[in-house]
Amino acid sequence: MQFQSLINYLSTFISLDENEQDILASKVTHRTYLKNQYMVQQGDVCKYVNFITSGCTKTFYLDNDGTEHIVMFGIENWWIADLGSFITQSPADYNVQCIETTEVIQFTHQNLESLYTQIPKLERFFRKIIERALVASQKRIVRNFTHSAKDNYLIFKELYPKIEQRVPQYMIASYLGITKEFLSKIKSELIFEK
Amino acid sequence: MQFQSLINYLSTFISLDENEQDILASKVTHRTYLKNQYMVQQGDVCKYVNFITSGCTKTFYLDNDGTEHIVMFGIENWWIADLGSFITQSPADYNVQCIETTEVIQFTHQNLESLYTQIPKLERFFRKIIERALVASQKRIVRNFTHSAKDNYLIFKELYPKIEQRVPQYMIASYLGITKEFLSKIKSELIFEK
DNA sequence: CGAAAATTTGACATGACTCAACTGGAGTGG
DNA sequence: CCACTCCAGTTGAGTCATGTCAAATTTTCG
Repeated sequence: MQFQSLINYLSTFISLDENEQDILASKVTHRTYLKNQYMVQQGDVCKYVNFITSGCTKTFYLDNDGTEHIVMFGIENWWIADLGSFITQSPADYNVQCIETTEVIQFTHQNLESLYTQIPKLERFFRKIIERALVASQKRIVRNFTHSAKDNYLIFKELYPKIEQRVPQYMIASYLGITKEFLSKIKSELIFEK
Repeated sequence: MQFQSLINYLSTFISLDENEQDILASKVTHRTYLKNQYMVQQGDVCKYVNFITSGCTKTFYLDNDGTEHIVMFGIENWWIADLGSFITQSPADYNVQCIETTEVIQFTHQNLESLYTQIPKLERFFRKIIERALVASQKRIVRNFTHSAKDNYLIFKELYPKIEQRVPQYMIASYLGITKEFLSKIKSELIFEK
């Protein structure tokens, strides 16, 4: 059962007794999105924080030219939302679209707030998750500055081998901030180097 | 008095009664760093989260060539630390150095944890601060991808006009991820365009 | 099998970097 | 108060990484 995935995941960080698990269960909903469906659209308010139990998503920004810039991917056990939009309940900057059929467990803003109050452990847990995400985000900024596109591609493969195998190459290029043509050239160089 | 700056700052987010203020006061220390002193050094454990009451800092990473890459600046009312190092109490990736004489209020890891327990409002407050920082960090990644160096410089001036006036130009170049020479060329173009 | 999508390849353009020389101000000491 | 040095900033020539555009090829999938 889907909810069990969330419990299993949480159990590696905090332990919830039965009562707490019941409270949690009462505050979430499940949903399945089909491939290509949008979980969040730029301009709409991001209503849910989503915990992915299966599937794969991309979070991206559309610039004025209509070009997609991928901010992050999401797979099993990742938390996905337009955080800025969610916390302020204002229009989203990003789109979240499913690359595969994706099952999620959803938390509304109100439910999450009430969970924080009812189960303080959960607030602590989310604080820590967000701290880690912030650290990772800062590291990514530095990486982008200090490495060439080729190095960044190699680092990406190291860090997210599972993602590399599941998403098309042009999306990886977008995530790395380079063109698909250039990534293609990088890959052919790498093959040549062996 | 320095501690009052922290209270004033906090009061715009949460209200603390006298008892809570006393608890807070008992868990922090003050320190003044001179210009050029290091608050954190790459390789050491980051022992404190610092709230700046006056002064200016830069947080930077030294790459293998010994080149400085500035991750962020800090001024009054900013929280400064190597967060990754602080939360895991492992060696820091970054250096924090003072650009001006800088006064801070410091929280050790242990004191902060105990404050979170004694004053849950504070844990909530920090969660929100970190959420915002994460949103800002993600936006910066996208900005770097979607804009030219010139645009990024103009955006930086918009976002942090106070910082621009306080730090030398070569540090701004480093923050923007470009060379000092190139920033100089950008500026001369901008003057020319008027 | 055929159409659409993804990837590759090549010619050319350009933004940003490197390196070296130069300018100009801000101390500092005689 | 001048001469000297030091540091930040500027400028220019040449180079390199990456982008653009268009065409060719390969893969995916109905």
